[in-house]
Amino acid sequence: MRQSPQGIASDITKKIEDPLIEQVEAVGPYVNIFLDKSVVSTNVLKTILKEGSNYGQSQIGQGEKIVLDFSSPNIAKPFSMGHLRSTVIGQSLANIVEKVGFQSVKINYLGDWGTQFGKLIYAYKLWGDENKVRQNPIKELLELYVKFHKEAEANPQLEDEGRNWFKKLEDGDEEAHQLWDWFRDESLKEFKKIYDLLGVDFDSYNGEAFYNDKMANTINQLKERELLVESDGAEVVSLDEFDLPPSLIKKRDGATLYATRDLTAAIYRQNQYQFKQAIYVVGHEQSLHFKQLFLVLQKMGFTWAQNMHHVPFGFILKDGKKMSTRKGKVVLLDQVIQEAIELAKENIDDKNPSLENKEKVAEMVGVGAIIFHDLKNDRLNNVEFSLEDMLRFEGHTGPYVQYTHARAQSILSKYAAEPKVNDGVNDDESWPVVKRLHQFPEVILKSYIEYEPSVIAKYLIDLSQAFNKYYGKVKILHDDRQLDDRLALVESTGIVIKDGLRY
RNA sequence: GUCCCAGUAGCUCAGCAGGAUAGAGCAACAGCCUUCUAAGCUGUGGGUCGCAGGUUCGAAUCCUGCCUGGGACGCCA
Repeated sequence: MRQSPQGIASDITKKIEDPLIEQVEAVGPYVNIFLDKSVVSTNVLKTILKEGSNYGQSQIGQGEKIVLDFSSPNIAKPFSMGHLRSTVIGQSLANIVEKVGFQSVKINYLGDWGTQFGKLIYAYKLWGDENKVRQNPIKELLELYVKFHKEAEANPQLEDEGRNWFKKLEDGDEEAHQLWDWFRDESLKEFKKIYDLLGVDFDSYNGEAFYNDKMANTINQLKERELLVESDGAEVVSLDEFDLPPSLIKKRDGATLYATRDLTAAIYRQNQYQFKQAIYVVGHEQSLHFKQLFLVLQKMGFTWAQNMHHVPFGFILKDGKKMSTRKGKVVLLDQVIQEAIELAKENIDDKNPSLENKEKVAEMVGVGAIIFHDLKNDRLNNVEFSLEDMLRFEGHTGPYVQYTHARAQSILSKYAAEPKVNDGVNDDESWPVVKRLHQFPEVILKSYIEYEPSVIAKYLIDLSQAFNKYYGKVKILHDDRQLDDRLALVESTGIVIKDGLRY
């Protein structure tokens, strides 16, 4: 059927017929199809009103489990902007995955082990003040850590002592262990405050320390399968056949490494949860590590390793550079959130002073702004840290979307009636809104397939824009034959925005 | 050196399983609140889609090479 595109177009045009379609015409190589607005909008609105917040749901997950590894901050350190991305993206993906019918298992793989804790324990013993730490744990511990590094530059012996204390910790020394436990508890309390604010929760807080006594078994399994090769005094798994550098399992001194722990954690999680997929929301600088990790698991004969995915994201940069944790120069998430809420409050006092429960709204707007700012762009883009951008409330922002929702609700509250759909809406003004409402299930699906929350964020902006234009042009509360249908449109928009903002 | 990611308006970014005149937001300028929340809406200006080739009826989108920026490449995590 070798024909000109124009010819094909006009042939197709003659053959299309469907109740949804009003008119078809061929323009050059294109076939333009005009849908019947009344029929389509009636369908869409009825579906949304009926399904409510279930609209867009699907069952492709069939109740299987997906394990998501995200957030994973280091204890005894402040929650930085860098961890925000993993946290927000991870939580969002968990919600998306649930929406398409999976069961999510959210794991916070805390960075709670390593030489750094030896150093911290030693620093605490040298300079620490119990009361101060109790009052403001993270801040105090960070100061101790920073001080340690500063002093260690002049006095390298400190480093040895630090390593020593870590050794004690590993050997189960009681004093060391008590301090470690305490630091961990205090840190978790602080983190949970932030998680509450962000609306994030976890099913497991098993961090690195949890796997300490389980790594020997992993190493045995590697040995049994004859995968461990000696190289330069260290033990590695070769990945030559994949054209990749080998994965280091044991250091020359016999100590284990990151990779060993991650292998162990993966195997443990598979046994524990029988997950269908495992998703790691970790910065893109670790791409190679995860590639290696998954391949080693496959070499060990674990076929489920094929369903493990690294979901990378870009950095948050400061002046074009990665933000460094070391010298205490981090921007604390806590402060940023407080500032955002403050600003939201000012805005409310300024623009909407009569509002009830201002505090609550300010919190929703402030936090919403920060989360949305993080989700709206492609995961992989690096973002330059800018308070100004984060706290912006106009244009492509969370508050814009929330505001749109508030407008919709406001209309509905003025006209309390059972929503119903009669003949649908068929004017040109409402059509863009209808079209977008119709797209929602597809958008959810796409965000799942790509593991990309920004798909939904962009959609919400788009929908809000369409709705605000409609709102500007059409008087909704105008008593005529289409009043019910317009209200149904407003309500449907509200439902979709509200649901969409959950992700 | 090898590998990965990015380069689209002054700025921040969409678009990229190829399709019509490349779209938003911010910033600038000009309008719109006796009427559903102006955190909104309408309009104006602003582009060699990094560069060069190739595939195709058709390329911002696919392929190759180059340039620029970021990242990763064994005893940190």
